[in-house]
Amino acid sequence: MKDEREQGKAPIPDIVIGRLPVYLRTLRLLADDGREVTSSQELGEHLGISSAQIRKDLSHFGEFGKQGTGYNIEFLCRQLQKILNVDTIWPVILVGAGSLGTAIANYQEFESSGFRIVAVMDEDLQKIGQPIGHGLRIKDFADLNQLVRETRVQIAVMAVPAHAAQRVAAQLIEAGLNSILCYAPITLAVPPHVRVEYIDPVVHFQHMTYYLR
Amino acid sequence: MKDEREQGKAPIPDIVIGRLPVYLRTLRLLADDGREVTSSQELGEHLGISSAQIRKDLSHFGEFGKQGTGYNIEFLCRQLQKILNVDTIWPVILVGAGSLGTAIANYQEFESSGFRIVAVMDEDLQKIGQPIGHGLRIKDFADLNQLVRETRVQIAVMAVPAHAAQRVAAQLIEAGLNSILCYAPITLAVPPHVRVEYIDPVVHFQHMTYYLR
DNA sequence: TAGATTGTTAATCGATTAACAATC
DNA sequence: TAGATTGTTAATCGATTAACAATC
Repeated sequence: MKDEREQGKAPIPDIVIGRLPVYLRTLRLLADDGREVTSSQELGEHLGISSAQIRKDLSHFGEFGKQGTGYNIEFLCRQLQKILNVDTIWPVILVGAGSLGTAIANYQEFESSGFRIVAVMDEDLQKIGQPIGHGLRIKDFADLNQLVRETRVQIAVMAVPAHAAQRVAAQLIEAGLNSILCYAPITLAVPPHVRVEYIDPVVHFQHMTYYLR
Repeated sequence: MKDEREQGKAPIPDIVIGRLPVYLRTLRLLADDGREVTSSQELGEHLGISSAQIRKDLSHFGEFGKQGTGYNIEFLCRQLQKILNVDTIWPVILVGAGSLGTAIANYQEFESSGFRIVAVMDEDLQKIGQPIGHGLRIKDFADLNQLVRETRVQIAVMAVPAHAAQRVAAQLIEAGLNSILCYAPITLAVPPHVRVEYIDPVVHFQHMTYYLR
């Protein structure tokens, strides 16, 4: 079965979904190396997890391997891309054109991974109109609604200061977005239909220092 | 008991440790709002998790609340800072002075959270000597060993291209570092005594698109 | 005191792993 | 065929939650 959601079955655990992008990333590196097949054992060693977990995770979605030989890397990549819905390019808007926003706008990996930053927005009138990223110009965040209507974008990245983040998120959601990647160090209050993921380097640092002396 | 590790008890689950920085971040926002006490219920609502989980997590480390009233915010912040070892400032070195490295060097939140970027290093001779961040100049990554000896730094942030990441990590570990925050989209192979955390926006995006149509 | 909330226990729930028949 | 590796089952392991006595 390809997708249990369509059959009234138990949903696939979110923790499993969260590992698939890492599998995909690893498989693409192997493919870049010229490799054609791999095994759950090899993948597990690369990633520091058990081969059983990889096989179990994949088994939620179908049968992608061959007993005795393993997985065809190109094939499994394509399957994972389909499962994750990254076999098309998703438009993304970036809010915040400071130092971090500029770095995100310049980041090369999005396009090959299923994402394209179609607009960078900011509230600072000094910044509006300035070039940023690959052939973009910073737009006025006040024009958000129009942009969402034109591009049908569902995903935003927020690279704004913590004090502005909740307000910006509310405006994004009001405009119709449902997926937010938030770099501001704050937990956003959002309605249930909106998914937020967070990136906060301090959280990672503080996690690491627990184990340091 | 303050720290079960010192008593031969079962170690505290890593997943619990991972939540503490988020609790701390939230408490500090409440403190900034002028709030003096909070409850596990209020915290849980802020974070979208159960109050029972918060109480259970904290109970691994001691008793920090008062029945009937809840938690003194300032007190709990200080306790969490002690538990996470961020009641002092940790030196951090940043490797990679590209667009992302520059954004990280400029980031304001580190200092107030227990971290100070003491050096930014790169291999690009064009960049070495250029100013970056708050009063720093880009140093030659070839001088890594000397820098580690001088600063006794244990933590590095890697903002280097994926193709350089494994080699850079190996050099950092060889120089004596044991904690790495890796922004490159690759899983690093490291010895068991080294802890690596990863930040990859693509992984978050692809996780979100699974739920989109 | 009455109301609120903690810290903790035990039950529930869910995720990981070990093992192995199937089969390439 | 013999060796390797899958997909799956059942057991184990661990995390979360509900409930409540303790007590502020």
